[in-house]
Amino acid sequence: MEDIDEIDLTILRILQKDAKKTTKEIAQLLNLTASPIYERIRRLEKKGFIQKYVAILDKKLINRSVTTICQVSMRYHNEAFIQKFEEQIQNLEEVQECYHMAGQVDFILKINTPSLEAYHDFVKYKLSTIENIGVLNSTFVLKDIKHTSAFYI
Amino acid sequence: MEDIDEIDLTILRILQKDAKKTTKEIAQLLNLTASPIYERIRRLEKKGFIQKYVAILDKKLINRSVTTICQVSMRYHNEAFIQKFEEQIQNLEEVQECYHMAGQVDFILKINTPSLEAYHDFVKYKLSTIENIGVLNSTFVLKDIKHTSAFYI
DNA sequence: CGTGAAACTACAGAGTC
DNA sequence: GACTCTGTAGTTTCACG
Repeated sequence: MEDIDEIDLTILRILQKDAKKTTKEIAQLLNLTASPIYERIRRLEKKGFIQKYVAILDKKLINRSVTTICQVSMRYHNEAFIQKFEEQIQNLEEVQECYHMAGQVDFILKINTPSLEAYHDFVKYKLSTIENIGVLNSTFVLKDIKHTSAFYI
Repeated sequence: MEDIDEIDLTILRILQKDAKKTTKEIAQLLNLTASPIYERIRRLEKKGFIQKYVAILDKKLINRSVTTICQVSMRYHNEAFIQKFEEQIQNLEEVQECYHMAGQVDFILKINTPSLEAYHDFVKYKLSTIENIGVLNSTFVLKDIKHTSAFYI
Protein backbone atom coordinates (compact mmCIF):
# COMPACT_ATOMS: atom_id res chain seq x y z
CA MET A 1 0.00 0.00 0.00
CA GLU A 2 2.39 2.64 1.14
CA ASP A 3 4.58 2.86 -1.89
CA ILE A 4 4.03 6.59 -1.95
CA ASP A 5 6.07 9.10 -0.01
CA GLU A 6 5.51 12.65 1.22
CA ILE A 7 6.38 14.14 -2.17
CA ASP A 8 3.77 11.97 -3.86
CA LEU A 9 1.22 12.98 -1.24
CA THR A 10 1.96 16.64 -1.83
CA ILE A 11 1.52 16.16 -5.56
CA LEU A 12 -1.82 14.43 -4.97
CA ARG A 13 -2.97 17.20 -2.64
CA ILE A 14 -2.15 19.80 -5.26
CA LEU A 15 -3.73 18.00 -8.22
CA GLN A 16 -6.88 17.24 -6.22
CA LYS A 17 -7.46 20.94 -5.93
CA ASP A 18 -6.07 22.15 -9.24
CA ALA A 19 -5.27 19.73 -12.02
CA LYS A 20 -4.08 22.55 -14.26
CA LYS A 21 -0.95 23.13 -12.22
CA THR A 22 2.01 22.36 -14.45
CA THR A 23 4.83 20.01 -13.49
CA LYS A 24 7.02 23.09 -13.46
CA GLU A 25 4.87 24.91 -10.90
CA ILE A 26 4.66 21.84 -8.69
CA ALA A 27 8.40 21.37 -9.02
CA GLN A 28 9.03 24.89 -7.75
CA LEU A 29 6.81 24.31 -4.71
CA LEU A 30 8.86 21.22 -3.89
CA ASN A 31 12.29 22.58 -4.81
CA LEU A 32 12.73 20.07 -7.58
CA THR A 33 12.86 20.10 -11.37
CA ALA A 34 9.98 19.17 -13.61
CA SER A 35 11.26 15.71 -14.62
CA PRO A 36 10.84 13.86 -11.32
CA ILE A 37 7.42 15.47 -10.84
CA TYR A 38 6.43 14.35 -14.30
CA GLU A 39 7.58 10.80 -13.63
CA ARG A 40 5.87 10.66 -10.25
CA ILE A 41 2.57 11.83 -11.72
CA ARG A 42 2.88 9.24 -14.48
CA ARG A 43 3.46 6.59 -11.84
CA LEU A 44 0.53 7.77 -9.71
CA GLU A 45 -1.71 7.56 -12.77
CA LYS A 46 -0.42 4.14 -13.73
CA LYS A 47 -0.80 2.71 -10.23
CA GLY A 48 -4.34 4.06 -10.12
CA PHE A 49 -3.95 6.63 -7.35
CA ILE A 50 -5.08 9.22 -9.86
CA GLN A 51 -8.16 7.84 -11.60
CA LYS A 52 -8.92 10.71 -13.93
CA TYR A 53 -8.97 14.44 -14.46
CA VAL A 54 -12.30 16.24 -14.70
CA ALA A 55 -13.80 19.71 -15.01
CA ILE A 56 -16.12 20.75 -12.20
CA LEU A 57 -19.16 22.70 -13.41
CA ASP A 58 -21.37 25.24 -11.67
CA LYS A 59 -24.66 23.45 -11.17
CA LYS A 60 -26.69 26.64 -11.02
CA LEU A 61 -25.33 27.96 -14.29
CA ILE A 62 -25.99 24.70 -16.08
CA ASN A 63 -29.49 24.59 -14.63
CA ARG A 64 -29.22 21.66 -12.25
CA SER A 65 -29.92 23.65 -9.10
CA VAL A 66 -32.19 21.20 -7.33
CA THR A 67 -30.31 18.57 -5.38
CA THR A 68 -32.30 15.84 -3.70
CA ILE A 69 -31.29 13.12 -1.28
CA CYS A 70 -33.42 10.08 -1.75
CA GLN A 71 -33.42 7.19 0.70
CA VAL A 72 -34.60 3.89 -0.70
CA SER A 73 -35.52 0.68 1.08
CA MET A 74 -36.13 -2.52 -0.82
CA ARG A 75 -39.09 -4.79 -0.27
CA TYR A 76 -37.09 -8.00 -0.49
CA HIS A 77 -33.38 -8.26 0.16
CA ASN A 78 -32.25 -11.16 -1.94
CA GLU A 79 -29.07 -10.91 -3.97
CA ALA A 80 -30.78 -10.90 -7.35
CA PHE A 81 -32.99 -7.92 -6.61
CA ILE A 82 -30.16 -5.90 -5.13
CA GLN A 83 -27.97 -6.66 -8.14
CA LYS A 84 -30.72 -5.61 -10.53
CA PHE A 85 -31.32 -2.37 -8.66
CA GLU A 86 -27.64 -1.45 -8.76
CA GLU A 87 -27.49 -2.04 -12.49
CA GLN A 88 -30.56 0.04 -13.18
CA ILE A 89 -29.28 2.93 -11.07
CA GLN A 90 -26.15 3.05 -13.24
CA ASN A 91 -28.32 3.92 -16.20
CA LEU A 92 -30.18 6.76 -14.49
CA GLU A 93 -28.07 9.72 -15.46
CA GLU A 94 -29.73 12.11 -13.06
CA VAL A 95 -28.23 10.06 -10.22
CA GLN A 96 -24.88 11.51 -9.29
CA GLU A 97 -24.20 9.31 -6.28
CA CYS A 98 -25.65 6.07 -4.99
CA TYR A 99 -24.49 4.14 -1.93
CA HIS A 100 -25.56 0.80 -0.53
CA MET A 101 -25.96 1.46 3.18
CA ALA A 102 -25.64 -0.57 6.35
CA GLY A 103 -28.71 0.73 8.25
CA GLN A 104 -32.48 0.37 7.92
CA VAL A 105 -32.34 2.32 4.69
CA ASP A 106 -30.81 0.26 1.89
CA PHE A 107 -29.66 2.95 -0.53
CA ILE A 108 -28.98 6.66 -0.42
CA LEU A 109 -29.05 8.54 -3.73
CA LYS A 110 -28.09 12.07 -4.64
CA ILE A 111 -29.96 13.41 -7.63
CA ASN A 112 -29.63 16.68 -9.52
CA THR A 113 -32.48 18.14 -11.57
CA PRO A 114 -33.40 21.52 -13.07
CA SER A 115 -36.50 21.85 -10.88
CA LEU A 116 -38.79 20.18 -8.38
CA GLU A 117 -41.08 19.19 -11.21
CA ALA A 118 -38.20 17.54 -13.01
CA TYR A 119 -37.46 15.59 -9.85
CA HIS A 120 -41.07 14.57 -9.64
CA ASP A 121 -40.92 13.30 -13.20
CA PHE A 122 -37.68 11.49 -12.46
CA VAL A 123 -39.28 9.61 -9.58
CA LYS A 124 -42.52 8.95 -11.41
CA TYR A 125 -41.14 7.81 -14.75
CA LYS A 126 -37.73 6.45 -13.89
CA LEU A 127 -36.95 5.63 -10.28
CA SER A 128 -40.28 4.20 -9.18
CA THR A 129 -40.45 1.95 -12.23
CA ILE A 130 -37.66 -0.13 -10.72
CA GLU A 131 -39.30 -3.16 -9.17
CA ASN A 132 -38.99 -4.20 -5.56
CA ILE A 133 -38.64 -0.69 -4.14
CA GLY A 134 -40.39 -0.55 -0.77
CA VAL A 135 -40.04 2.82 0.90
CA LEU A 136 -38.84 5.90 -0.97
CA ASN A 137 -38.10 9.03 1.03
CA SER A 138 -36.97 12.26 -0.66
CA THR A 139 -35.63 15.39 1.02
CA PHE A 140 -34.43 18.49 -0.76
CA VAL A 141 -31.20 20.36 -0.27
CA LEU A 142 -31.81 23.91 0.93
CA LYS A 143 -28.17 24.89 0.77
CA ASP A 144 -24.89 23.42 -0.34
CA ILE A 145 -22.70 23.99 2.71
CA LYS A 146 -19.67 22.13 1.47
CA HIS A 147 -18.96 20.07 -1.56
CA THR A 148 -15.59 18.82 -2.76
CA SER A 149 -14.17 15.86 -4.62
CA ALA A 150 -10.90 16.16 -2.71
CA PHE A 151 -9.96 13.86 0.15
CA TYR A 152 -8.19 14.99 3.27
CA ILE A 153 -4.83 13.28 2.91
CA MET B 1 -28.90 32.05 -18.59
CA GLU B 2 -28.84 30.30 -21.91
CA ASP B 3 -25.92 32.02 -23.48
CA ILE B 4 -24.44 28.64 -24.27
CA ASP B 5 -25.22 26.61 -27.34
CA GLU B 6 -25.03 22.94 -28.27
CA ILE B 7 -21.32 23.15 -29.03
CA ASP B 8 -20.62 24.60 -25.58
CA LEU B 9 -22.71 21.85 -24.01
CA THR B 10 -20.77 19.21 -25.88
CA ILE B 11 -17.51 20.74 -24.70
CA LEU B 12 -18.79 20.73 -21.11
CA ARG B 13 -19.91 17.12 -21.40
CA ILE B 14 -16.48 16.10 -22.62
CA LEU B 15 -14.46 18.05 -20.06
CA GLN B 16 -16.67 16.81 -17.21
CA LYS B 17 -15.55 13.30 -18.00
CA ASP B 18 -12.00 13.94 -19.15
CA ALA B 19 -10.32 17.27 -18.60
CA LYS B 20 -7.15 16.07 -20.33
CA LYS B 21 -8.75 16.05 -23.74
CA THR B 22 -6.90 18.59 -25.84
CA THR B 23 -8.60 21.37 -27.75
CA LYS B 24 -7.43 19.58 -30.87
CA GLU B 25 -9.17 16.32 -29.96
CA ILE B 26 -12.39 18.13 -29.04
CA ALA B 27 -12.17 20.09 -32.27
CA GLN B 28 -12.00 16.90 -34.30
CA LEU B 29 -15.08 15.48 -32.57
CA LEU B 30 -16.97 18.63 -33.50
CA ASN B 31 -15.53 19.11 -36.97
CA LEU B 32 -13.89 22.40 -36.01
CA THR B 33 -10.39 23.73 -35.50
CA ALA B 34 -8.71 24.19 -32.16
CA SER B 35 -9.10 27.99 -31.97
CA PRO B 36 -12.86 28.26 -31.51
CA ILE B 37 -12.74 25.42 -28.99
CA TYR B 38 -10.02 27.22 -27.12
CA GLU B 39 -11.99 30.45 -27.07
CA ARG B 40 -15.18 28.73 -26.00
CA ILE B 41 -13.43 26.97 -23.12
CA ARG B 42 -11.88 30.28 -22.05
CA ARG B 43 -15.31 31.85 -22.09
CA LEU B 44 -16.89 28.97 -20.16
CA GLU B 45 -14.19 29.35 -17.52
CA LYS B 46 -14.56 33.10 -17.35
CA LYS B 47 -18.36 32.99 -17.09
CA GLY B 48 -18.04 30.41 -14.32
CA PHE B 49 -19.60 27.42 -16.04
CA ILE B 50 -16.32 25.63 -15.48
CA GLN B 51 -15.30 26.22 -11.88
CA LYS B 52 -12.06 24.29 -11.79
CA TYR B 53 -10.16 21.24 -12.95
CA VAL B 54 -9.33 18.51 -10.47
CA ALA B 55 -7.73 15.09 -10.23
CA ILE B 56 -9.99 12.32 -8.91
CA LEU B 57 -8.19 9.92 -6.59
CA ASP B 58 -8.87 6.30 -5.70
CA LYS B 59 -10.10 6.40 -2.12
CA LYS B 60 -9.07 2.84 -1.36
CA LEU B 61 -5.50 3.36 -2.53
CA ILE B 62 -5.11 6.54 -0.51
CA ASN B 63 -6.59 4.79 2.52
CA ARG B 64 -9.91 6.59 2.87
CA SER B 65 -12.08 3.53 2.30
CA VAL B 66 -14.70 4.14 4.96
CA THR B 67 -17.49 6.44 3.81
CA THR B 68 -20.13 7.46 6.31
CA ILE B 69 -23.37 9.32 5.90
CA CYS B 70 -24.14 11.31 9.02
CA GLN B 71 -27.49 12.93 9.61
CA VAL B 72 -27.48 15.80 12.06
CA SER B 73 -30.37 17.60 13.73
CA MET B 74 -29.85 20.77 15.69
CA ARG B 75 -31.29 21.38 19.12
CA TYR B 76 -32.27 24.99 18.39
CA HIS B 77 -32.89 26.39 14.95
CA ASN B 78 -32.04 30.05 15.24
CA GLU B 79 -30.01 31.73 12.55
CA ALA B 80 -26.89 32.25 14.65
CA PHE B 81 -26.48 28.58 15.58
CA ILE B 82 -27.04 27.43 12.03
CA GLN B 83 -24.49 29.95 10.75
CA LYS B 84 -21.94 28.82 13.32
CA PHE B 85 -22.46 25.18 12.47
CA GLU B 86 -21.93 25.82 8.78
CA GLU B 87 -18.69 27.67 9.45
CA GLN B 88 -17.32 24.94 11.67
CA ILE B 89 -18.16 22.23 9.15
CA GLN B 90 -16.03 24.05 6.57
CA ASN B 91 -13.00 23.50 8.76
CA LEU B 92 -13.54 19.77 9.23
CA GLU B 93 -11.47 18.37 6.41
CA GLU B 94 -12.82 14.84 6.73
CA VAL B 95 -16.20 16.20 5.60
CA GLN B 96 -16.43 15.90 1.86
CA GLU B 97 -20.04 17.03 1.49
CA CYS B 98 -22.50 18.81 3.73
CA TYR B 99 -26.03 19.85 2.84
CA HIS B 100 -28.61 21.83 4.74
CA MET B 101 -31.82 19.85 4.28
CA ALA B 102 -35.51 20.61 4.18
CA GLY B 103 -36.84 17.68 6.25
CA GLN B 104 -36.74 16.68 9.90
CA VAL B 105 -33.03 16.16 9.63
CA ASP B 106 -31.18 19.47 9.38
CA PHE B 107 -27.89 18.43 7.79
CA ILE B 108 -26.56 15.47 5.87
CA LEU B 109 -22.80 14.96 5.82
CA LYS B 110 -20.59 12.61 3.87
CA ILE B 111 -17.36 11.77 5.63
CA ASN B 112 -14.35 9.75 4.52
CA THR B 113 -11.97 8.12 6.97
CA PRO B 114 -9.31 5.39 6.91
CA SER B 115 -11.28 3.16 9.29
CA LEU B 116 -14.28 2.86 11.56
CA GLU B 117 -12.08 3.81 14.50
CA ALA B 118 -11.00 6.95 12.70
CA TYR B 119 -14.65 7.82 12.17
CA HIS B 120 -15.30 7.24 15.83
CA ASP B 121 -12.48 9.62 16.71
CA PHE B 122 -13.78 12.15 14.22
CA VAL B 123 -17.21 12.15 15.87
CA LYS B 124 -15.84 12.12 19.40
CA TYR B 125 -13.15 14.77 19.07
CA LYS B 126 -14.39 16.95 16.24
CA LEU B 127 -18.02 16.71 15.19
CA SER B 128 -19.66 16.31 18.58
CA THR B 129 -17.69 19.20 20.02
CA ILE B 130 -19.81 21.54 17.90
CA GLU B 131 -22.43 22.99 20.19
CA ASN B 132 -26.17 22.75 19.67
CA ILE B 133 -26.14 19.38 17.92
CA GLY B 134 -29.23 17.44 18.94
CA VAL B 135 -29.50 14.09 17.19
CA LEU B 136 -26.57 12.55 15.32
CA ASN B 137 -27.21 9.47 13.24
CA SER B 138 -24.38 7.71 11.35
CA THR B 139 -24.73 4.96 8.78
CA PHE B 140 -21.87 3.36 6.88
CA VAL B 141 -21.55 2.80 3.19
CA LEU B 142 -21.32 -0.88 2.32
CA LYS B 143 -20.71 -0.28 -1.35
CA ASP B 144 -20.19 2.59 -3.68
CA ILE B 145 -22.74 1.89 -6.41
CA LYS B 146 -22.22 5.07 -8.37
CA HIS B 147 -20.19 8.16 -7.83
CA THR B 148 -19.47 10.93 -10.30
CA SER B 149 -18.86 14.65 -10.28
CA ALA B 150 -20.43 14.98 -13.73
CA PHE B 151 -23.92 16.33 -14.26
CA TYR B 152 -26.34 14.96 -16.81
CA ILE B 153 -26.59 17.86 -19.23
C1' DC C 1 -14.40 30.60 -37.36
C1' DG C 2 -9.68 29.52 -39.77
C1' DT C 3 -4.57 30.32 -40.32
C1' DG C 4 -0.24 30.72 -38.65
C1' DA C 5 3.31 32.00 -35.42
C1' DA C 6 5.28 32.42 -30.59
C1' DA C 7 5.67 30.60 -25.99
C1' DC C 8 5.24 27.08 -23.07
C1' DT C 9 4.61 22.34 -21.58
C1' DA C 10 4.98 17.49 -21.85
C1' DC C 11 7.75 13.97 -22.81
C1' DA C 12 11.97 11.09 -23.81
C1' DG C 13 16.61 10.47 -23.77
C1' DA C 14 21.61 10.74 -21.72
C1' DG C 15 24.26 11.42 -17.88
C1' DT C 16 25.29 12.41 -12.42
C1' DC C 17 25.40 11.20 -7.63
C1' DG D 1 16.74 4.79 -7.71
C1' DA D 2 15.95 9.27 -7.94
C1' DC D 3 17.59 13.33 -9.61
C1' DT D 4 19.37 17.16 -13.17
C1' DC D 5 20.03 18.65 -17.74
C1' DT D 6 18.98 19.01 -22.54
C1' DG D 7 16.45 18.58 -26.76
C1' DT D 8 12.22 17.74 -29.43
C1' DA D 9 7.34 17.04 -30.33
C1' DG D 10 3.04 18.77 -29.30
C1' DT D 11 -0.15 22.08 -27.12
C1' DT D 12 -1.66 26.37 -25.64
C1' DT D 13 -2.26 30.99 -26.62
C1' DC D 14 -3.17 34.87 -29.42
C1' DA D 15 -2.17 37.79 -33.12
C1' DC D 16 -4.90 38.76 -37.67
C1' DG D 17 -7.79 37.78 -41.69
